[in-house]
Amino acid sequence: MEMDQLVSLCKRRGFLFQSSEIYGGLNGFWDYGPLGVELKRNVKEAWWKDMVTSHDDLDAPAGAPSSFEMTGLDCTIIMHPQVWKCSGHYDLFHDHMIDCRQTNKRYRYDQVRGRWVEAKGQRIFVATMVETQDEAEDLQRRALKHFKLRAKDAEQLSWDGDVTSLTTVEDTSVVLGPDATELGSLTEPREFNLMFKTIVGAMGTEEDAAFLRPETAQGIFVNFKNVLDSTRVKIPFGIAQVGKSFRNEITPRNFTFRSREFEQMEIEFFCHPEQSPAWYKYWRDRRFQWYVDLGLAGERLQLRDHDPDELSHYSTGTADIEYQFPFLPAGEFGELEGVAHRGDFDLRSHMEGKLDPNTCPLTVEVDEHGQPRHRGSGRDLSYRDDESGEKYVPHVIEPSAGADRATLAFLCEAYTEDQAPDEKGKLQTRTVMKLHPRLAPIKAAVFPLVKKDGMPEIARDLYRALKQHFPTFYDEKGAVGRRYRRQDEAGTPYCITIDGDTLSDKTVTIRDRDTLEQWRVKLDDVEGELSGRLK
RNA sequence: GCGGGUGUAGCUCAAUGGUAGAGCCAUAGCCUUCCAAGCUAAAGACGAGGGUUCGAUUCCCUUCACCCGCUCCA
Repeated sequence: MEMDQLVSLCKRRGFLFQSSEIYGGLNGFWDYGPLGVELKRNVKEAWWKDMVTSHDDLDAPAGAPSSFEMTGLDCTIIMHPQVWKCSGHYDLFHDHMIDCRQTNKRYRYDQVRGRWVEAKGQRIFVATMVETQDEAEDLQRRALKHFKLRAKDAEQLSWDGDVTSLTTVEDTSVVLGPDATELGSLTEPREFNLMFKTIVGAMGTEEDAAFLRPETAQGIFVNFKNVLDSTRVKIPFGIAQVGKSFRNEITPRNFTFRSREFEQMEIEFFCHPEQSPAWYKYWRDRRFQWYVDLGLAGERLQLRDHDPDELSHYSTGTADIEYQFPFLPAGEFGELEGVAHRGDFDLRSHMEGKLDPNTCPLTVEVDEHGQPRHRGSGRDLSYRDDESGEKYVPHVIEPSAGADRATLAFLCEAYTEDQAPDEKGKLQTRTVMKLHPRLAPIKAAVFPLVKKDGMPEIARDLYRALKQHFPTFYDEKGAVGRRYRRQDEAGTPYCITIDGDTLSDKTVTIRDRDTLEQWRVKLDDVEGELSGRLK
């Protein structure tokens, strides 16, 4: 399937529009149309129902270490700025980037390393981005090339000091960029604000700056104690939240995959440290299965465990649930959801102050005066087990899913073209969205076969009755074949047709979107028949 | 942010320095007893801004958006 075909169908049928389209659009923002809003709502409602409201907290589900409770939360998009300082987003999201004018490559300022070297009376800083083990070789090779020296003349290079960060270099005109052959091709570092900044208060100044949340998770952490104190929940338990988040992506691209305004479905699951590895495994497998059950069953979906060197060292495991989107290069997958073991990093950061993720054991990051770089709340966010008397900071398993990405994956997976015979028996290409019935925006369409002989009256009554139970569409215009095809493109799983026989025996046909099969059902049994099939 | 490409009707495409045609869809009507039939009618577009010109959809500049590559992906 070509991505443009899906994009075109999404616009044509009202799944997705570009934001502010009449003004030329806005990069990284997308609107859901009449069909899209139903689809995305169904994705979110399926998640909420499966994870929260229908959860059985009395018995341990299959694969779970024990029974557990689930509860929900809906917190604000704008929070106290200190939340983002302690979470690490403030520092991390203020990356400085440098560009290379010669090669047009871009680097994260703090990731570029290099070493001072002098030869032939010139002192330069050779920068590199290669892996640490190949660093020395790359530096020497490029230094020799710059000074037009042969390998056997390597002793003419006078190295000064160890490999160090580019951030220690003040004069960029003597820097040889990581991929450059000319000196001074790097720009000055430029700041990229990956969090959306806003002002709280009508007279707001820079001191009133706040941020739109880049993830919903922090709202759960900062409400951890409130939930504990108000609900009688006991560990292990999870708090779920669905909501908008905002990230000023440098390059929004690939339809809705990387949007600047997007919606997340996140769970923070709190458990005893000793049990956390078992819970991590449970959530990782369960979340993967959720996508499988909703139709992403093929080889295009995968569960990928992060390599140890991809992990934050305080995490004992992270897995991505990934989908092979059609816009990605062959063999590449895009992330739908990350399931992360986060240890006690988050709760402790909000207690003690921002932790330095590079320390082990974790300690609070300090500034040049030895004070916490970002001070925590000072509140005790530890948990006391009333039965054992044990007090500890819970560990956290975080299944964090993208609602828009999941919706997009379901759309991609559903898009199908097959051959169906037309009126004359000739094969025609049929475009059909094979969405899971739980996700389909419209569950059923009701047609009178022809617009006469009392068929519309019966059809309208059935339409009104079905509409009380699930989204139903009514259409009496034109040829019935055309009406079927229209519903195929919208992903409607069932079409009910009132025909001549209905008038005499009170039965109708139900037509299956995927198989094109039809069978007759008593008029009074239609609702029950469909409800059973829509689960 | 850089380099390349693309923007004409809801969709897919034409043509043109003298204000644009078609197919499909959608709308109304006729006809139709199960998979995009047919007939009739009406409707609908040069991404935005500026410049050159008597006149710009066409040439030039700027901008916005989309696609590809680089970069980024917390």
